[in-house]
Amino acid sequence: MNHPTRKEQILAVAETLFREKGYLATSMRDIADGLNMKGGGSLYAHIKGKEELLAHIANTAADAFFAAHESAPQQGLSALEKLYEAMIAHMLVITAHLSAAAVYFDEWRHLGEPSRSAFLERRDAYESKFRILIKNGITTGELAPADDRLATLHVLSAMNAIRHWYKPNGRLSADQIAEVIAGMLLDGLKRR
Amino acid sequence: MNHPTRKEQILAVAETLFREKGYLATSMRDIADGLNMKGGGSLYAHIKGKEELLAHIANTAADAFFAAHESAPQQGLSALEKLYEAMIAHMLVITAHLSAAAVYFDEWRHLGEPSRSAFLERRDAYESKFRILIKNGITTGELAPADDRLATLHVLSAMNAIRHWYKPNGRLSADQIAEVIAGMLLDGLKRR
DNA sequence: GTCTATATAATGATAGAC
DNA sequence: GTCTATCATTATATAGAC
Repeated sequence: MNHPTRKEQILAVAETLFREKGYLATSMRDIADGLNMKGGGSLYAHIKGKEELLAHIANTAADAFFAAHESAPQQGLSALEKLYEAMIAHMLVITAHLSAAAVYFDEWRHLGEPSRSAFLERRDAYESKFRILIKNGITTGELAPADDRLATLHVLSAMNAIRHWYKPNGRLSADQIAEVIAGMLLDGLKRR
Repeated sequence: MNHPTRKEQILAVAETLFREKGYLATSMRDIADGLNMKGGGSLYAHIKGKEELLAHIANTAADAFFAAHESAPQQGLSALEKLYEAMIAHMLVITAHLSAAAVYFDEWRHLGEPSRSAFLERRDAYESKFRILIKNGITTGELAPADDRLATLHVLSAMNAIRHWYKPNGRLSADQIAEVIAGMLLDGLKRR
């Protein structure tokens, strides 16, 4: 990380610009500018094309979500607690990688095939982990009997939405936000 | 509505395409195609340019949110009930105008100035109505004492996220979804 | 009001000098 | 590896015939 390769530098700039302006509104010249290069042409010594950047960023983000999910505490926890930990881990990936998250959630749709389908399969596989956690909570009785499909969509989309308003140097830390949002969401699902 | 003007037809097609592909990925030729026109040039007999379409759709969506908010039941309701009714009204605007909602929430950023700032001011004004409702609920003690800024961001962004997964002919009706989501969100905010 | 043709600008990507 | 120059394509928007 202290000595990023040129390709890593390109990816970092692309990620930031894709979030700030969107993939289509970001030109290869814009990316080159961010690296103090004089024209877009030099980039092609390091990458095959613009879409390779998009695919790489989207898949790296997916890696981060999977890794965080697998690293979340599980041992000796109730279904509800496991869900809570997975939610915290998920939101901390978003807040720690805001630009990558923008690609993961919004800009992926500019991927061509087959990258697009491959990405969506990974995303679906990841999201189904949350549905299982929620179903388990309903089974154990910790969560209210509910439409687990709808509950999963709600929980995921509410967590993901923090990408739209979280500010890295804002009033509340990422940890605080993650805890409060997870708490509110789980209180909305609990048996009462 | 039974006899839409040509301009209204153009706006309807543009709205749909802006949601499906995004504003930048939608060409004037695409819009003309959707109206069985032979080339993008004919559109300019009815509109000044592409961005006029974007601004018009975004502001019409804003009109719909304001109108629904003002029409929501208020008389004789508690703070919590008023919030609930406003949430239902908000989500039903989204589900009834999915394409316009995509512009309102996502594509507005491609507006140039001064349309962009004017739109954001209207959106902020609308969103602050929800913050007031939530603050009132905290004051009356119906909602748990909490960070009202964070609670408002959470409630708004969770409601708005249904645009990403609601399907008009899906398993659950818009009314069902709005009621369940509003219920879960409010349960997450209530004093317990 | 719609058509065809076109002006103008920007894009992703390539070629070749250094 | 970066530069400059450039190609091919596509975009918004305009002009003028019908």
